[in-house]
Amino acid sequence: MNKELAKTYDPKDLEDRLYRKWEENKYFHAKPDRSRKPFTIVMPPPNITGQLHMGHALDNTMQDILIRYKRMQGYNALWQPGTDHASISTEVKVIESLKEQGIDKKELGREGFLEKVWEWKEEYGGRIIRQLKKLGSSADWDRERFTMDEGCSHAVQEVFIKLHRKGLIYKGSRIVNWCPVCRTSISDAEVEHEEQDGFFWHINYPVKGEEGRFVEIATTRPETLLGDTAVAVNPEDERYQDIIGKTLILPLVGREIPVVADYYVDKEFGTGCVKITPAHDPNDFEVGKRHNLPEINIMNDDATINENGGKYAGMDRYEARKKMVQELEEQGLLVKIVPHSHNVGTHDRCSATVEPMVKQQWFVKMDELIKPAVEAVKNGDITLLPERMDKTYFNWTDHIRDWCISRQLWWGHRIPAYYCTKCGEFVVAGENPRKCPKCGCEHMIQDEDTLDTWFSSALWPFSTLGWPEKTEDLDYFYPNDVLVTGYDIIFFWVIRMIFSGYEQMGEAPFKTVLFHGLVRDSQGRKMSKSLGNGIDPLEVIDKYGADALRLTLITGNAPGNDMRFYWERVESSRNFANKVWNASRFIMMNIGEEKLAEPSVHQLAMEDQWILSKVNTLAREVTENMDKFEMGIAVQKVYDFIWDEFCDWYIEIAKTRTFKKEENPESARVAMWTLKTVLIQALKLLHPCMPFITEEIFCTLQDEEATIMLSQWPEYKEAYHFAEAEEAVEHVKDLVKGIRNTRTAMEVPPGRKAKVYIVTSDSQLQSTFESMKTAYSVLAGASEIQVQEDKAGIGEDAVSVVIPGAVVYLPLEDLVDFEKEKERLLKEKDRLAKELSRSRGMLSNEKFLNKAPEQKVQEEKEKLAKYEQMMTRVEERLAQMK
RNA sequence: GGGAUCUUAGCUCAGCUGGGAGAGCAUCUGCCUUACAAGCAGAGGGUCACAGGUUCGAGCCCUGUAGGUCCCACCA
Repeated sequence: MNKELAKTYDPKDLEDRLYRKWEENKYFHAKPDRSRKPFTIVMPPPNITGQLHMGHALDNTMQDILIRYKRMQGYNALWQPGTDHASISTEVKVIESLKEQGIDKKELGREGFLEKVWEWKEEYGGRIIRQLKKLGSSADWDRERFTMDEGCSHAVQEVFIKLHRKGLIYKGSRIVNWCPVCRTSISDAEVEHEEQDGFFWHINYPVKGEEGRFVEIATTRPETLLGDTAVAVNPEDERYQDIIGKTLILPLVGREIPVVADYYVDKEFGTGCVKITPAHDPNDFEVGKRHNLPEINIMNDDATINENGGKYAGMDRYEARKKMVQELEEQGLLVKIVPHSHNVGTHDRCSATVEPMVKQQWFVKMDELIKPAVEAVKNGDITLLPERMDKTYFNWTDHIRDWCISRQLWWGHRIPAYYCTKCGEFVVAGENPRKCPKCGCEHMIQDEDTLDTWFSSALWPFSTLGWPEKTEDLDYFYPNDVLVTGYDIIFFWVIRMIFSGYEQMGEAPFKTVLFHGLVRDSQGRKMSKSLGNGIDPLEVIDKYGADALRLTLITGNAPGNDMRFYWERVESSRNFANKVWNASRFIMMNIGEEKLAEPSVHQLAMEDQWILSKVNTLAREVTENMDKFEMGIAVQKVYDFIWDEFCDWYIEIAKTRTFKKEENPESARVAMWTLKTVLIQALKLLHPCMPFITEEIFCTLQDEEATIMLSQWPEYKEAYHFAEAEEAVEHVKDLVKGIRNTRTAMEVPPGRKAKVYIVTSDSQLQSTFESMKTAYSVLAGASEIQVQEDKAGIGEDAVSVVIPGAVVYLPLEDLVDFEKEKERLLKEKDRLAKELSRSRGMLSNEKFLNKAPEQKVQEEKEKLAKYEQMMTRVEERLAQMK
């Protein structure tokens, strides 16, 4: 030990310094090494526009714990980091910042605009990475990738061309979700449905040539009337048999439209007559296809009415609605308005109401691609945790529709398709073929659209390792082992990575997916910018340290469940860090310059064996839980061990030896060795969760090792299992607790020491209590301890404490208040009586005796004997006091 | 409409394959005991939402009910 720990624990003092050390020494770096087993995690790439929020903090803490754990176990652990270009978010953000400078995106033109975005990326893209480092993330930053870097872009192009060649990517005129604010199509996954209060407008459509006859339809979006090309009824609806095939006059427009029969129509709902607008409703689109109806697009890209809307052209969709409803009313065609709440699709990025529109877009055909992805989860090649996520997964895969991948944006991977401006022919290729393969002219231009941002993230597990090149990294580190992410992006990302992995690599991208929940505010609300209730992880780190934040996020939460964030919880995490710090500091003070050799087993005191045995078991339990991905339970066990066993009992007991080095230097050295050894073990087990504080202490404690990060993970060793010592110390703890309890109940001043008589006929217990006398006498507030077989020499007025296997007497003379003691004993009697009746009840139940496992019955018998003995003692004492 | 999930101490939550109800915070009492008052030693506090069922035994398994949260879904 060459230095001391600072007097007070101050995370600011060490975190940045230690992180620098780790980075400089390249401890995070992993490279292929055939002699070692790889363990790979790919980081969900945060958006370059992003700022660290609690979700990232949780996500990355979990990954860091796993990667540090595996690294210590000797795996060649790679945590592959990177960032996502986040097409829409970034484009919107840059447009906004340009607007503030008075610059318009269109004026800049495509090239100019992209230049600005790259500039923006250079300036802000690294921000989130710096923030992740503050958290302690041990990702291999030398390998940092970006979804739009050269390699990833190449991968995207390759996949697009391959899938197109196989016929799995096609271009088509389909009804898509259109965001009129972002002015781009979006995929089904990006649409959020929210219940909104609206109306049902009942409108009469006149029947042609039959004066005064109408068909009444009901609609929630009257403005789409402009695009109606039919009215549909159910073919089995008796009410409407006679109008099927007739012609109606579309109100306000005057267009003649047919009445068609289609089973899509629900007879029970509304009026049973549905206006059909193929260009602006997905169902109507299907009906239109079945009946060869024309598709009339009535909207511009910003959701204003276009030239097909006649006199309403130029109006906003809602403005047109208002005007049209008014005119229908004036013409007497509006039957009624009924309040009606219905689901409205909104864009998850901007919350604008999505408009279904027919557009030429690119799609990925899903039905074949999804099959291996479904199979993988079914047969266990991929495990989703918690298990219930399977259902969510299958719910999506069972109803999957083709994936609209083209976006009318500039920031992103441009679609590698080239059109002939003369004949319209197009080719999909890595670069512009210049010459049209059909007409031979040289007017080929590239498709204007870019790809959905998730198209590139879907390739992340292998594109980051060099694919499509056949790299050594790819060969060695693929497939990944675990993916850690929030359940909210299972559809966007996880499923798409899985089918992409199978399609491109012929193999699952990872073996396990560990889902976590959301971090909510203290009232259980989602943290959001608009509510202003978000808590900045960096502020938490600044106030309490990264270790405290990490501990807070990882404990008290079952996998996949949402959690609430409380400052109080961070505070208590910080208190734990402080506890560890102070305990370590104390141990170092005790050890001083002492050189400590490992003692032989017979040199170990009972309590040494006990704590060594405990930490040994702890290592096993922590490892088991880590392997089950129960990180919260694992760290909770370390927490309990350090605080409740090591600090509260072992350190206190060890003081009797370390404080009196001169009396028995040998014994003191053994205690110091044990203190140090157990502390180091515990620090290692704690390190994945609290990397900074454990590193600082570890390095201060033993300078011969460079870092705890690469130290060996503790393993359970049979040689360190001491069953007898564990049992003995448990008895001592019972004894001390019993005495403390009684003293408090009798209101004995803490400073007042008392003689302690322990009466037991159990020779085993006698020797335990005798041999450990000095160890526990201070804890029990004893001036002197005498272990004996009977009550000889103990005054009648001594207070008695009944513990399992023994009775303890405290002669307190003047302090004894008999009423108080009686009260205490009656309470104890009560408690024991309850235990006895429960135990006797079970043991007198023949069915229990016959059917319960032998071990349970035996356990119960032992308990009964113990309680019976204790009851006898309590009753004896009460009888005496009468 | 389909599905998931939750309901356990005043608050927030654990509770693994069924076998004597736990933690943190809060509350109360007493302690500056030479690592730590960000601490130590004690204490109080729960019909485990409700109703049935399976079982020798249920917080845990099954069925139903009530309430909350979330996801999915093309009833205009």
